[in-house]
Amino acid sequence: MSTSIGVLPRDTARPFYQQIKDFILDRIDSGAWRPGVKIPSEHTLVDELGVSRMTVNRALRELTQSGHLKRVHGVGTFVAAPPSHGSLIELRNIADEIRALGKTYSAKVKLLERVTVDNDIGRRLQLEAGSAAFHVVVVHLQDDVPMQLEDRYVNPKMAPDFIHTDFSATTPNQYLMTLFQPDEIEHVVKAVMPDAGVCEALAISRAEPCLRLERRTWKKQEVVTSASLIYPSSRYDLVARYASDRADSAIKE
Amino acid sequence: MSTSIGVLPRDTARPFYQQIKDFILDRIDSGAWRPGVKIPSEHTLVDELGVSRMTVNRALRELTQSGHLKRVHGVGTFVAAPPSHGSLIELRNIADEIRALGKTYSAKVKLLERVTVDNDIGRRLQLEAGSAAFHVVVVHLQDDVPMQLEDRYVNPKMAPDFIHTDFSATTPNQYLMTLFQPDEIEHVVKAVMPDAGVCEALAISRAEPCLRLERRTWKKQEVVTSASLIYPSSRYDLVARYASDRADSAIKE
DNA sequence: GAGTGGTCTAGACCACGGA
DNA sequence: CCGTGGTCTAGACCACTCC
Repeated sequence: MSTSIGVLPRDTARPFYQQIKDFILDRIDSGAWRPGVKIPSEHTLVDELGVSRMTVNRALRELTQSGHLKRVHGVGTFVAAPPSHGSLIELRNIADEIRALGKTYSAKVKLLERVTVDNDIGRRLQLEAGSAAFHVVVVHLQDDVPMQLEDRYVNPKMAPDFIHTDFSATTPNQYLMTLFQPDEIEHVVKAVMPDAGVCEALAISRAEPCLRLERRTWKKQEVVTSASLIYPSSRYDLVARYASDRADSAIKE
Repeated sequence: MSTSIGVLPRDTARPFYQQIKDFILDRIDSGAWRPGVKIPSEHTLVDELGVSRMTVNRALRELTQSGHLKRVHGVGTFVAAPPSHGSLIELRNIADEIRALGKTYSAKVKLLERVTVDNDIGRRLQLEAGSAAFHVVVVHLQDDVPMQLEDRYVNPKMAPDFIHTDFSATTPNQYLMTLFQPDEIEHVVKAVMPDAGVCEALAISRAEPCLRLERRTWKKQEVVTSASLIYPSSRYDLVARYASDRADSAIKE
């Protein structure tokens, strides 16, 4: 009956269910609870946090809905891995996507360097001009055919070991997504004609239009990375889907 | 204490909160509750439906989260208008978007006809070849500069009055979205070079790459419409954003 | 003040999965 | 069987808005 939240610092300003959600998200973000592990049951959390079961249930239910947890009736609650960001474009990892088609994925790292940011890159990363950043250029290939040219800048504060990573084994996106899930994602899509460098990297002609997807991600109000992903249009479409609750319930009816 | 749901047909198979959600969604879909109107209070629904307040609250809370309702503390619950589909691309109405920039929006209806569907259109609309469909072609202009070429087919069963509508006043998308909110949306984005007809309609050169967004929407498992939206890349970018719960809570902290 | 939504409690019954 | 999550109740207190 005590209105405390157990081990958590008591904070009457924010609702308990929100404090429980943050409590769990912190454990997931910090890596204390890895994807796949079973987290304490509702009953256990009720005892440990000193709140009612409905409150714990709401926190767990909302985290399940947002894709952070997975619940199995009669079994338990598990950390989901990794939250796919719903209907957002490019939810998918290009390497997995290519392998899912039964093709061979490979990557050519053209550049991996530490740079001093100019005004343009500084604006994109929300960093002062003159500060340091990492810069990587990778070509992603499907059965040795170039599918995507990735030109990415990374905030070194958010991923200090980025520059020591082998990006022929892991994609930069994959590396950053396993480090942490972003709070915010921005995508801007344009149709562009490739310049000479892009044509050479992607093995296409100057006449072939390309999609350019500019992607930026944020964590705690700071930009993690700003990437330019160029796709030859003849080889790749962007697909986005949205389904409401209604779409499911219509099936059940 | 009775386990009935008032006026609703008793249905123990599905949870009460889900039945309440559908009950409300049906009223919104049917037009009985128009956007902006105040819906009955939690207390009233508790009395009328014969369930507890927590159950009503869950239904209303989830519909608020999904964007169907808007709740104002101390005031009431209102039908939201219209649910913007979160992080999906092209959530926005092009006419509103242009007006929001302080520019003048206008539309040129190039074509509005009843057609017999061939195999290709039939596949896109999930209709038999040989059945009827509506076909509309509209150019959307900003300060008399073409911004988008819309080429759309519509399932006449879902919108029988479509062909009698004046699309210089309302956009086809707007018309369909106020008829009902789709359960499902699919977007496929490509970069394409314009053909002669597109160049003429959009007043661009053959050398300018364009974005082509293929959009299909579903209601109760049936295709409502299949549209091809072509944007000159020099004049328009597609933008999509995603923000987690976390992005907000970080601000509050 | 009355009416609203926001949250929370301390129980309860059920269906499911695994031992 | 027991522990799990899924749902539901009948109250409660509070903060907010409007009159």
